[in-house]
Amino acid sequence: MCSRPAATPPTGPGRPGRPRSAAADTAILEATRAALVELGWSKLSMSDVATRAGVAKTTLYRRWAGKNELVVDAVAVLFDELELPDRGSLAADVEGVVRQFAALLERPEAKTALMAVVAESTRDEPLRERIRTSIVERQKRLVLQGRARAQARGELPPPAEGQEGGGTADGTDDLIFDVIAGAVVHRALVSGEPVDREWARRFTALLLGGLAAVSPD
Amino acid sequence: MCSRPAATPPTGPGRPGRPRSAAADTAILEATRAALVELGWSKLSMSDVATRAGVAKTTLYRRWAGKNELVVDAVAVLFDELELPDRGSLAADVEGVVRQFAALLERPEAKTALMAVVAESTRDEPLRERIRTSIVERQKRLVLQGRARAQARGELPPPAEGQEGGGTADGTDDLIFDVIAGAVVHRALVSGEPVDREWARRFTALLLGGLAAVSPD
Amino acid sequence: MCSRPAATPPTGPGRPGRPRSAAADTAILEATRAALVELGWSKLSMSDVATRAGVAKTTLYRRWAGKNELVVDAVAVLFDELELPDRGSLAADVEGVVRQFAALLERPEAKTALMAVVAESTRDEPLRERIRTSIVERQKRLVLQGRARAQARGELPPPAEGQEGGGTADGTDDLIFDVIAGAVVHRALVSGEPVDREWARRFTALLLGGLAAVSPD
Amino acid sequence: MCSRPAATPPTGPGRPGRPRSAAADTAILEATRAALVELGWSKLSMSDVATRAGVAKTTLYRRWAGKNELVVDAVAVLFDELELPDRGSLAADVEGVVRQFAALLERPEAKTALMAVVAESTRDEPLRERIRTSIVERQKRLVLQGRARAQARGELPPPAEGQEGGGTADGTDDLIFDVIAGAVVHRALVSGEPVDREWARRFTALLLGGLAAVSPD
DNA sequence: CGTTAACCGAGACGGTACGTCCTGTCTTTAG
DNA sequence: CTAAAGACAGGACGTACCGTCTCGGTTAACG
Repeated sequence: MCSRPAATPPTGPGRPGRPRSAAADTAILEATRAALVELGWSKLSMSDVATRAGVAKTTLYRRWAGKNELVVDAVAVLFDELELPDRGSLAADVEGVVRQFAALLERPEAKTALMAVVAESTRDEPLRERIRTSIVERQKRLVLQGRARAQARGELPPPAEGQEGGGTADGTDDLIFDVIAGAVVHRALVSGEPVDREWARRFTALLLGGLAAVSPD
Repeated sequence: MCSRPAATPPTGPGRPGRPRSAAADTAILEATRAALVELGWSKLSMSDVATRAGVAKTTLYRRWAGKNELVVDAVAVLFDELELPDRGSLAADVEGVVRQFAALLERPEAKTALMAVVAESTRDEPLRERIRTSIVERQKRLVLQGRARAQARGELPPPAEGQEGGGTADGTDDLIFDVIAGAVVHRALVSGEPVDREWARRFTALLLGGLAAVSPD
Repeated sequence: MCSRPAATPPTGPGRPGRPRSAAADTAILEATRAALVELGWSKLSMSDVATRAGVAKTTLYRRWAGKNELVVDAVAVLFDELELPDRGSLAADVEGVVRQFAALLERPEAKTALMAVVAESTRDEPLRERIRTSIVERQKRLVLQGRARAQARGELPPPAEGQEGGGTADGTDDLIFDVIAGAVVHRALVSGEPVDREWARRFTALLLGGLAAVSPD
Repeated sequence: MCSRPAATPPTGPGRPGRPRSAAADTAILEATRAALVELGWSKLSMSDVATRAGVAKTTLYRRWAGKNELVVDAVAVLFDELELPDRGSLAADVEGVVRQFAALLERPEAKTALMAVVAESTRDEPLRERIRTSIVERQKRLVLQGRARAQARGELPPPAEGQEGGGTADGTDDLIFDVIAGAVVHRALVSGEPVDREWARRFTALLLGGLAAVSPD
């Protein structure tokens, strides 16, 4: 829920030595987002971020292993803003999450950073894990929350025995998540078309129509 | 269909001076793919590619503006292999295209390059255009081809008047394409889960089920 | 005669607060000499010395202003060992001091440090003064002592009136000191040739022969 | 006689690739001398020299392995100016060379650099060799030249059989060189006293007086 | 059959960023 | 007040690529 640099040292109190500056952390992450907006991922440099944040390069490298890790943390906080207000029906909730996610992808710092770090993560397992916990899980939460709400409303059948705790064993949540997130990202970043109200409506219709076909059996 | 470096000079046969070496082109593109496999996108360097291809750096820059353009051309040929064998039903065809696209994404040169160039393209319109014509349209072709085949089979209603030439005005083709490509990419590269037969079957069911709900109007 | 860090505070016993650790001083100076032997002047770092001595960097800077001052103190103690045993004649005494000084210059900590601090002192007057009192005067003492002994033996004319206290007003002591120290250092460090018995013998002959020519007037 | 960076590549004329810029060489060496005057040895940095010379750091490192080698070449040219005008007598010639060498040591770029590179050379054999050929031999030449001239005048006995070509087998030249150079350097840089006419006169008297004592046998 | 113009390899060039190291200061807890 | 620990701003290090340039030397089509 909170964005912590997740660096190695125990950070416990009573530890010897000068403690790390919390102000530096926030200054760095803000500077990173600002640099992403101005320069984009590939022209963002650690030196530049350090200068913007009024911080020494050492201070960056003490906390993050490199550009990838830093950027993941910098954009992760954007995903904390994602929420799922109850709009009264499953369809409205899906449309809401689609529009909300699309709005996030419109922000230039997210647009340039997200695909880039995912691309890097294809050759860097720890980075992939970091992305998963910092970003992907934050999104997926909305899907789970939406399903639970629809089940409470009676729009979807109640959870099977033994799965009250969360996930479904059959991977339908995963499938739905991949379809929603994938379609929105593809529309926004690859096709380069706007995710407007009309598209969201049609996409939601397709998804919910399909859901009826796939899940009952 | 064929991969042409698309550099500026007219390439006309009646041009004076020594013509460009065609062997160099293929050597460079092969070297680029090899370097992508070995090093991944971010550690691939023009110098390295030049060395691998036994070519001077000048020769690279005479043909491509930079790393992005070179890599797009290098991976674009992979998409020429995509085909849509007639498997007898719309469902089977969709499953086929899903599996085929997933297989492509398993190849390390594609995995590391695709998301990276898309990320770059968020701040580089000419690059986005190049990606669209070299890669995205090649994929989309399969969707159009599949729809036409299903319409021929009678699984889908025939095209409306005036749209025999290709696209539908309502954007359903685009929607379907974003859903298929997006979901597969997200499953493979973000969630990091395999696109196996079972997943393809369930995804196809969802898609075709939804299609019935969205298109009949 | 003894090596004191010569830092500012009065060191009085009735002073408040925790007194400085004397053990730290010696540990630091030993660590400095060890680092000089291993790494040489230019690769020696304050951080490294602190680590070797098991001491915090702060403790170093509390006592010495920087690398230069620390190294001067660290090698100064080596010059305390210089002595001038009475070998019975002026020539033998000169040979003795030449060999002894040469032996000192063979020690790796002295070899790498001496020229370096002198080089630094060309742009740092306080450092030059520190070198003079800590090192140069210690060497010069031997020259004065040798002259006095030779005068006592009658090998040299007795001191003129009014100069019993030490130096001669005409600067002959300075000249001799520059010639002896300069020649030995140049032979050892610049020419890179050994200061062996034969060279010492020939040098002494030259010096004493010249002394007869320059001083009698 | 001329100062060449003495870098590895053969510099042959029919060599492939763009040739090295001669202008860069001279700009770099001049910038190095200027930086030595302004900042002194220890605060001189490769980055700064590059900036002053309007040259990339790479260009420096292509030609010189590091600060030491660069500085040796930069100050070596100063020693090309050393000459031994015929002043009519051996004593006058010695005084001349002493004053000339002292004048060189007064120049701030030489003062700060000479001892420093010699200090570094105590742990770096190739550097010592470079200093020997670039600097020391240039000085020693004057001693040999002075001896030959004195022999021609009849002030010194003619060279023994078989040594017409240059050096004497007994090392007297070396001894004299170490005494002259060592004494002047020590006076100027360690004692910090001026090498004035009076000191030069007294030193010459000592040297020549001693020479009579050491060489006749 | 020689011009000629564009090609090719090689590699130096001015830059920028990298990630590491060290400096000298500051801030914490402990004695 | 000192000590150990360690974070801090700053800056140099030496390396790697970037994209451009300047060379000597091909290699075709044109005249």
